[in-house]
Amino acid sequence: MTESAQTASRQAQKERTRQLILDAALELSQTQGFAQISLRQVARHAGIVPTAFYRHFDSMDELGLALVEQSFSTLRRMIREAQRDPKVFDNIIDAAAQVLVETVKQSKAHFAFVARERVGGSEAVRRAIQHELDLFVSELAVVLARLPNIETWSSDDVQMVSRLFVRNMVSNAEEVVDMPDHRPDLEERIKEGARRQMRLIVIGFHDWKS
Amino acid sequence: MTESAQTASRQAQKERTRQLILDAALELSQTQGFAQISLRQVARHAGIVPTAFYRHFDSMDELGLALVEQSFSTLRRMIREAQRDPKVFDNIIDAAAQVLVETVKQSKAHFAFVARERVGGSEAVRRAIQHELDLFVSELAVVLARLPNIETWSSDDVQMVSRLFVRNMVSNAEEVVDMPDHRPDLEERIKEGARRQMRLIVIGFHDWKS
DNA sequence: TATTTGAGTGTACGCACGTTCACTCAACCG
DNA sequence: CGGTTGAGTGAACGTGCGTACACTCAAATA
Repeated sequence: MTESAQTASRQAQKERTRQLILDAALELSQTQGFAQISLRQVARHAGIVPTAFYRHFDSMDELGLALVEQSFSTLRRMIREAQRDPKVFDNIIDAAAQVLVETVKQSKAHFAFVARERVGGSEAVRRAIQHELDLFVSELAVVLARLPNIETWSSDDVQMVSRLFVRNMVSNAEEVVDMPDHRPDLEERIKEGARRQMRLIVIGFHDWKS
Repeated sequence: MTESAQTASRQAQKERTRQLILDAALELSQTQGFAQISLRQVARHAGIVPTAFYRHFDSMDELGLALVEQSFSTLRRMIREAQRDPKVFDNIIDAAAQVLVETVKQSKAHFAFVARERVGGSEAVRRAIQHELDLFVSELAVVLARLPNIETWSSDDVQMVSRLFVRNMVSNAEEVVDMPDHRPDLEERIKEGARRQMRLIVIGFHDWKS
């Protein structure tokens, strides 16, 4: 009998259930926000009994932290893939806007989770997200520092501009998350807005401190 | 006997209790977020019995909407006052950064409420806040449109730049809210960051579409 | 002054919650 | 193969919740 979950090593099965819990929590978060869903709701939605939850996470807070980790690793993977696309060298702004919207659309649930819990979540979850975003700002600053025009800036300035970009990325991601499905007009509008904002900032680069 | 709440017209007393409820909810929101506090917690903190809550609000959602209204009317009043300050004409950017930080510090609770519930709140509360912010963007756009350099822009461009400012205002307000009390160094840092961001955007203005 | 009104009380309800505990039974391992 | 391990079960608990209902008693009104 080649039943799906029938023949599975013990740890593989455990991993599968763990993922079911993560998926359930992510889906439930979309309508009500992670901070207001209950352990029992998650268990019910994952098809397990409430007590079984504890075999995988000590508390809802730990589940939240695991979701933060998963969300950011998804984001990093997507950015790494996007960087391999040759189009980004032609027009970095249009490419960035395109990648932003596409990436967020593709894993809406993760972005919605981060956007919401960044400010609305529990203390622990908020701190974890803030930490990841700070890391992100620093990573971007390294990339920016290598661009022409910027290589002479003070590292403080570069850090500031990096924060500006990440902040706008988060805001735009929020907009895409709130966007109803299948509305290419709205999507184009957000993309155009992101493009303009980036152009504005980049023009500011040019004359900065001159 | 000139007891405080002893002699009070009926509606004045009702108004006072209503305000006690609003204050209680606002204070409790600071630690846990409005979306996760209960009707009973609010009543307890306001010094009334849970059922008395219903004499003032039909539900926690209605209380949330009342808090949104109160928060934004506070904000508008402060901006109106700030506009009367002659210093804003000397250096609009430094003044804006100063006003932003001072205003947020002064009514931290209201800003914290808006910043959190904007994304983490219930559907109804989120929509109300988004609506108020949209109004704000439009109001600011009218002010901006009268500035030199900008009067020739398309209204779409002005709207975009207005969104950029409001978005950054929200982000900076978030930072001030998260700031621990009595840390003038951090405060100065945020102010300096806000100043730089605004300068960058303004420099962008200058060369826009040229 | 006699009557009405309505803000605030106190009890009681059914419900969902997080967590406990003793349990089953299949995969694992010596 | 026989004993051990541990993911998942199911019943039970105490707690806090939102809300209903009948109430009090002072201010408002006629």
